[in-house]
Parts: sequence; structure tokens; C-alpha cells
Amino acid sequence: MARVGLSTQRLVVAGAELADEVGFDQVTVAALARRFGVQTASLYSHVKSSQDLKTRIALHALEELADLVADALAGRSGRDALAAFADAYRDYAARHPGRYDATRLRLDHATAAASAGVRHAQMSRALLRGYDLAEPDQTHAVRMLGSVFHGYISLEAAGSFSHTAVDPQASWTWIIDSLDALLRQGAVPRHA
Amino acid sequence: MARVGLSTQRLVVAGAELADEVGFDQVTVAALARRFGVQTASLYSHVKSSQDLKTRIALHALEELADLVADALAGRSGRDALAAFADAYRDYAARHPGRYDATRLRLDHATAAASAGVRHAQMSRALLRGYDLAEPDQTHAVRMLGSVFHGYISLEAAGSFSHTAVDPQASWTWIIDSLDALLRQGAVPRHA
DNA sequence: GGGATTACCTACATGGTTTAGGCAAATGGC
DNA sequence: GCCATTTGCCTAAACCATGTAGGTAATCCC
Repeated sequence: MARVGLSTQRLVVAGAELADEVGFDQVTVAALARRFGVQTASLYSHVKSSQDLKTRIALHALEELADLVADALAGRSGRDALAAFADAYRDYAARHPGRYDATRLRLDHATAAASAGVRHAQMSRALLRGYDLAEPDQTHAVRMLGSVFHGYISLEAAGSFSHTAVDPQASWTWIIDSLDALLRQGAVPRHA
Repeated sequence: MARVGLSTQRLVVAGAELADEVGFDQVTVAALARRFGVQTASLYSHVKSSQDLKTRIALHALEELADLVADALAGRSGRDALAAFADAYRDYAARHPGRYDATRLRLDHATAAASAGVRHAQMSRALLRGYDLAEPDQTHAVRMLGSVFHGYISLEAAGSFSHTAVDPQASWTWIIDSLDALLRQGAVPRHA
């Protein structure tokens, strides 16, 4: 009865790879067991359930992505920082689609609060410190940036931009420039 | 052997309601059969597979949403139209979370091209005609609007905005005002 | 080397998906 | 109003995923 050497961590890492290959929602305990050549039930010694496995993959991806974003931001400011921030997310999603999907898994309050999601929020605020926004504008801006980048990446992944000839990279740059210009204006014209 | 009166259309409509109640990914052929009080296998005379059912629900939701957006846009222009457009999407997502999720189902190329997704793109362009954008800026702007609105709605639904005290409605209005201001400036400052 | 722990096993209950084949109810032509 | 056809729903059964219970073999540690 040769031992393969399973552990929670190895399952999570392999699960993340599997997610990139077949899609996050195709990650099942059974599929992961097949990949290790063991019986499905054997995995239940290391993860509590299918849900537990997915949550762990999500947390892992959030950490990994936060590290990449932190690296990208280091030593930059202004439009440079904004572009590096945005590109870090988009590159990660392109390179690791399954893990990127995993980062959007709905976590319960406590789990989210203990996750690297907090670092993501902090970095977003740090980025905006380069622009001169007072509260509550800063929070609005955090939400807008998150929405644009996340939305763009989702739509791009879903193939929504492949019906026109216009280069997605050009749109991406245009959007970053637009946001930079908008934020540089300081606040936003109050709605009449 | 009383007949319940199943049909593809009735299954799709009931499936959409079910999606709103229990979540789009909890929509199963078995659950839908229970709702009609018939055997699971009976539904396979009307839909080809679980995937087919989900695709049909997605197409249905896209149609329904396109109709609502068209209504919202009628007779408006400028910031008014922009806000109505944005609110139509957000209201739909709030009122019909399952169906909104369904609209994001990945469709194959041909299916997407024949879907109401095309109308959505057209309305987005119509909206932007109120601002003075030449190609390729118009395409960039279409993509930006889609990204912001879709991203905001996704993040809001995922509870990402419930960790700060700032009112989500305030951020939403702020974002619409910002986009309006940005678009009203005509083009965007070229990146230096 | 022996006891405790750990890694993996078999077996099974439960429930979703899908195909095949059948009978009964509705429909429509005469 | 009767028969033929079509259609709606059925049962049965194969397949696969989740999750639990309980067992055995490998490894760890003194």
C-alpha cells in the first residue's frame, strides 16, 4: 500500500493547478483524487469537504495574487502604480484563470476578514494615496477601480471582447489612462 | 397519468425563478422536476441536458434584461441615459440575482452571436452616441462602461462592499457622475 | 521492536445526470 | 365518434460525485 504523500497543502496546490486546467468549478474531490491516483475517500482525511477544498484554493490564490500585486506596486506611484496594479491582476487572470475564478468565491464574513482579501483592500487604498482624495471619495474610488478591473477581466475572459477588431490591450491602456486622468482631477464634479 | 403540461418554455421560466430562489448553480434538472412534481427523466423530452437547460435560462435572462434596458433608455440622453442604463442592470441584478448570474454563463461563439447579447452591445453604443466619441474611443468606452457596471454589480453581490460604512448607493452615483464627466470631456488625454 | 499515529483502503448511502424503452393521454382526419 | 399518430410522462438502470464508517498497513518515535 504505497503512500503517495498527501497533505492538505499538496491538495490545495494541486487543486489550484487543476482549476487552471479545467476551470474552478470543475474542481471536484473525485477529479483531484484521480490526479493523485488514490481513492476519492482518501482525500477526506485532509480536507473536510468539497466546499472546504474550494475555500482553501481560494485563500491560496488570494495570497499568491496579493504577493504579486505587492511586488508590482513596490517603488511606483501615480499612473505607473495604477498600471502596474491593474496589470498584475489582469496578468494573473490570464496566466491562472482557474485561480482567478477562485478568488471570487464567496467567503463567509470571518473567513474573508482573515484572508489576504484584506491586503488587497489595503493596497488599493495605498495606490490611491498617490492621488489626493478625501473620504468618502477615496472609498468610492476604491470601489470603482475594483469594479473596472474585475469587470474588464471577467468580460475579457468570457470572450465578450472578441467580436470587434479593436485590440483589447488598447482598450485596457485607454481605460487606465482615463482613470488616471479622472483621479488626477482630484474629486469629481458634483452631480448638478 | 395526469399531464402537468411541461414544455421547453415553461421549464425555462420556472428554471429562471428557481435560479432566483436558490442560486443559478443550484439549478438542476432534478430540482426543477421536483418543482413540477414529475420524474427527473421526464424533463429530458424538453431539454437536451442540464447544460442545455442552463443555456436556455441564460438566453431568456439576456432577452428580458435587454427589454428592460431598452425601456429605461427610451427618451433619455446624456447623464440621464447613462444613469438609467446603469440602474437597469443593477436593479435587475438585485431583483433577479439568479437570472443575472445566468447572463454571465459562457456561451459558445455561435450561440452568443444569435443571443440578445448583441442588443446589449448595440444599446451601449447608442448610449455613447450622446457623447462625442470617434472610433476607436467609442469601443474603448463601451468596454469600460460594461466593465464598471458588471464589475460593480458582481462585487456588490459578492458582499465586497459590506465591510465599510460607506453607502453603496453613494458610490454608485459617484461612479456614474465620474464616468459622465469623463465621457463629456470628449476623448481622454493621451498617455504621455 | 512495540505502541501510537497516520495514510490510504473498501464498502456503502445518497443524490444528480442521462439513456432506453413503454404506456396512456391528447390530437386530428375521416 | 373512432382509430392512428403524436406526445407527455413513466419506470428502470447505468454512471458519477459527495460524504461517512470502519479497517489495515505503513511510518514515527521512544
